[in-house]
Order: sequence, then C-alpha cells, then structure tokens
Amino acid sequence: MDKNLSGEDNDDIDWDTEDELEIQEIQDTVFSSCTDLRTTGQHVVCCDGEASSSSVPFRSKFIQQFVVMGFPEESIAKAIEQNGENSDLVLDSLLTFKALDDSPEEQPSVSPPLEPSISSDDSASEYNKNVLDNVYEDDSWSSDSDNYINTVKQCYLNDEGSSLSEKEKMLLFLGNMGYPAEEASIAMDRCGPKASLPELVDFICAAQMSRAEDPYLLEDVKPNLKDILNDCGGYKKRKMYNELCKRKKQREISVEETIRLPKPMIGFGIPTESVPRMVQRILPEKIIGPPYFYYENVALAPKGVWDTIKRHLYEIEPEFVDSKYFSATARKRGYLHNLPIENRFPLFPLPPRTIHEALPLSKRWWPSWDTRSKLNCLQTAIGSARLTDKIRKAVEKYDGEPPMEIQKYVLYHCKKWNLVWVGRNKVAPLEPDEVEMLLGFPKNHTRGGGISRTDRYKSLGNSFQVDTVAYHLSVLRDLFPNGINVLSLFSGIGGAEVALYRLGVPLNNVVSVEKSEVNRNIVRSWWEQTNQRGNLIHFDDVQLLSRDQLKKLIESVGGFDLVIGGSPCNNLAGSNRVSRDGLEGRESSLFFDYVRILDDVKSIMSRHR
DNA sequence: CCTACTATGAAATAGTAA
DNA sequence: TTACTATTTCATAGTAGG
Repeated sequence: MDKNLSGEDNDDIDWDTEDELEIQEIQDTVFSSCTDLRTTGQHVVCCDGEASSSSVPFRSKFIQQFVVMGFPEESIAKAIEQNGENSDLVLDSLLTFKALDDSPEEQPSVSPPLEPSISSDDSASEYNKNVLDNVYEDDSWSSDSDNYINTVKQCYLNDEGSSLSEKEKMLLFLGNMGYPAEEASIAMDRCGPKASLPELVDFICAAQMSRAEDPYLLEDVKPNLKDILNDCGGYKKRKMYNELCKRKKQREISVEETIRLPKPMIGFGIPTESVPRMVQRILPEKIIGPPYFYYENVALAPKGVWDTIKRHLYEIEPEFVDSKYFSATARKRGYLHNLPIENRFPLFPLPPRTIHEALPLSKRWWPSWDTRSKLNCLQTAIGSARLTDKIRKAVEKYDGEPPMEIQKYVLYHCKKWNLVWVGRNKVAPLEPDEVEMLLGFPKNHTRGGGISRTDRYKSLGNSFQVDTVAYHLSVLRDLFPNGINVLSLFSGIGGAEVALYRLGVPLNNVVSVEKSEVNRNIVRSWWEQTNQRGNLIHFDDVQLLSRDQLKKLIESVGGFDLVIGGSPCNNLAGSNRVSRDGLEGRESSLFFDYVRILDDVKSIMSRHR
C-alpha cells in the first residue's frame, strides 16, 4: 500500500513531484494565515488550539515561522514590509530574495517573458496558447496532464471577447503564487467574480488541505502555472522548497495521518454484536453539546476528504458504519458527531437483515449459485430494462446451472445494479417501496404528492439508512425527555426526523432546510400524517440561511439541541463518472455551509447563556 | 416543460501471490 | 515490499417521447 512517499532523488522528472511538495509547503504555511483572513470572526475551528491559546503575540509568531525555515530576520522584515502579514506572499518574496541573492544574473533559459501576456490584444492569448502547446509537445506527459492542459487552455482561451479578462489576470496571479490553475479556476467559479484574493486563497486552501498531506499525490505529475510561466527565480525557489521540505520531514517524524476505515465497518459499535466493543471516547469540554451535532457523508470519498471534514469539525473522530450490519442493504457511511456513545439502543422492530427476509417472494426464484445475502448500496439510478432482458436471455438457455462464465457475467451486473430475482430467469431492479423499507422509512413515504418515480429513486438513494442513524441518535431520548429542537440541514426526505420520531424523541421545533420542493412536500406530508405536535419550519437553501436568520430562529425556538445533516455527496461518490471533484465540487462544497451554520449556532447560543 | 430510459469508468480499497 | 486481482460505489448527461 505504502508507495514511495520518501522524496528520493530522481533528477529527471522529480521536479514535478517536488513541485507538489512545494505547493504543500505553501499551503501549510498559508493555511495558518487563512483563518486569520476570515472576516466572520467565529471561524476558529480549523486553527490548532495551541496557536490561539498561546500567549505569544501574533506578530512574533508570524515572524518565527520564517525564522524556523532559516531565513534571515532582515529579509523577513523586508518581505513583511512589502507584503503585509500574509504568509504566502511573504514566503514568495523571501524565496525570490534568496534566489536572486544566490545568483543575480542567472535566469532559466526556458523562461518565457511574462509581460506580453498581460497585454490586452488577441496576440496575448495566442501567445499563451503557443506556449502551452509547446509545453505539451513533450510526450512524457501523462493523460492526466492532457486533461490539465485542457483546463488551462480553457481558462485562458474561453472568453474570446476580452483576451485577458479579470478572471485570467487573477488566474495568472494565483498561478504565480504557486496554485494549480485548475484549483484556482474552481475557486473563482465557486467564490464568484467579485471574490477578493484572500477569499480565493482561503477557498483553495480549504479545498486543498486534504491533498496537502496525501502521499499518493506526490506521484501525480501536474505542472502548475508558475512553471509554465516560470517567473523570476523559479528554479532557485524550487530548490529552496526541496530543502525546506526535507527539513520539515525531519522535524515532523510521525505526522502522516490519514483516516483509515475500520475493518469490520461498525464504527463505535453495533447493536447486534454479541460482545459490544464499545469504545471510550473523551471529547473536549468545549464541543460537548448542546447543541449536539451529527454530520454524515459517504465513507469511500476521495482521499483526504474525511481528513478535511474532520479538521473542520473540531478534529472529532468520525465513525464509519456499514448499514449492512443493520439491514439487508449495504451503505458505507461516515458519521461525525459529538453525541455520547454509551447506552445506545436500536430501533424496534429490528429490520430484516438478509435479502430473503426482506424480499421473501424472491426466495422462490433465487438460483443457488447467486450467493448474495445482502444487497449493495442503494443508489439514485436503477438498472436498465435492456440489461435485465440480456440477463434473462443469457440464463434461460440453460436448463440447470449456467456455465461459470455466464454466472460471472450475471452476478457482476446483479451486484452492480442491485438486481433481484422476481421470476424464472428474471431479474429486476428494486421497487421504490422496497427501497423505502430497506432504508427504514414507512411504506409510501415518498409516494404520491406529485413526485415522479425517477425522483423517488433519486431522493431515496440520497437518504439516510434510518436504523443506522437512529442507533446513533438513540442516546438523545433520555437526554431530552421533554423533546428537542432540531436544525436539520440537507433534510431530503427527512431521514433524521423519521429516525427521531421512531425513537420516541418528541420533536418540539424542527427547522428543516431542503432545496428540493418535492422533498419538502414529502416531509411536510409525513409531519402531518404522524400528527406531530411541534412546529415544522421549512427553508429552501442552506446558502441563504444567514447568521441573522439563525439568531432569530434561535431566539424564537429557544436554541437548537441538535444540528443534523448530510451534505451532498455528488462530487464524492464513486458512481459519479463525470464530476467526482471532491469537497470543492459544486454541490459537495456545501459542506462548508454546514460548518458555517454549525459555528454560527454554537456562537449565538453560547452568547445567550 | 416533464418523465423515463440508457450508456457512460475510475478511484479507492482489501486481499493475495510473488 | 511490490504487483496484480477483485470488489464496490448516496451519479450525470444525453436522448426520445409526451
């Protein structure tokens, strides 16, 4: 598993690899200042506690980080004078000083001039295009690089009206700071056209923190804009960075901590285990609820995603649980929360735990060579009719057991699409009501009320497995015998609400934030059908839920006891072939709104006490 | 517009054998 | 260790038809 993460010295291509290190180094240092750039003031979660609680004044600490790197103090002072207390800019200047100091006349021969590209006629774009084409003439680039060059080209050449738009200039600038064009472009798309430089840097940092410590990425050959444009002293800087990285590696011997999934994926314990191996965990005083919070997302996210999530949620250890230990269907998810984990209890009645129990009618048609006892993860799309037809034709040619090859083919697709046997030689996708049952929802929960069948699959596929979540939330029943106030973000079809209700936790006030109207209707309808006595307040968009609104809500309901939600997994899920972009993806980056809202709720509530 | 249907791999992980 | 195999995955985009 562990590939070569020690930076061995291969001079041929290693400069690319080292370049990634270079970026890491920048980000490591920049990040400490990123939190300071935040204007909201309450975002202290991603700072390490020591730094903020230390009595060392900020300024000296700021200087010290460069002293540790081995820069002379006068250079540091000069760099700070030029750039202010912005780590990345200061570091950039320092390295430029150093590079120029070492060899005043030496300029890399391949360095193209930067200035012409800032002019504002079409030749500039043409020039960049040529440069980029030339760079990519080299066939040592991997296909990854091909994708990358397309991104870069698009960044430069998209807007034909103005050859160098504001966006392009900003891209150039970020590129010069050492950020990959791809990331910079995403950041600018996400932050909008009016975003300031600190905002963009902050975004890129947040998005990239995960990858900064990702050992695999060291092999990933991705050039960045800085190298394409090769600014002043770039070569020397690179060398400097290499040394810095080595020094840093020597300093930090043990860090390299990536989150690992537990081998039986049972989190802090499951109810059916004969020997409950409950784990003791001690949370810092500050983060013990109320408000309690509960965050959920896919367990098998791209590398580093869960590290980032953890970092933004108080460094609490997530618990990874596969719902196959609760029901007949697998669902590998990570749950990060500050709930107590002692004295949990499961939801009753216990759901069926095997396919045969869950779908008794299928037993009759189930061939012996299909040895599945659990279904795979229920997703948002179902298998095609054409596929089930092909399977039928493939199987019905044989009287008894089909040959191994056929079995293999059929099983592969049955597992991939969660097909079940519904007749002689006939397989089919699950019906929506079967999915409801497997996920722990009442029958017809998503049925009717103007939702299409396709959307039922979609909403269900994006939902909680109720029994699993309820097991974790069960501790709330005794904590809040008089009921709780819930802030439910990304509510979907109300998995959290259903879980609490089925646990017997009275719901006093539920503020539910959900973008999809049909989903809101489903929850509203369920709320009325179950004769809830509390209040259900709906909101549309988490991004529009401001601190002021939260303050008013908290005042009117008397504070939230639970903030619960699973942010979009679109850009994290393995089934996404198109835009598995990680936490910075278009939808999945809404995770940062979860963090923002949770922080706001905590700070508003602590002020009221 | 809505709805249903279909084609579309890669990344991450664990396990195993060399 | 390293290289190979096996398994799994809260999805998107395009098309056709109403």
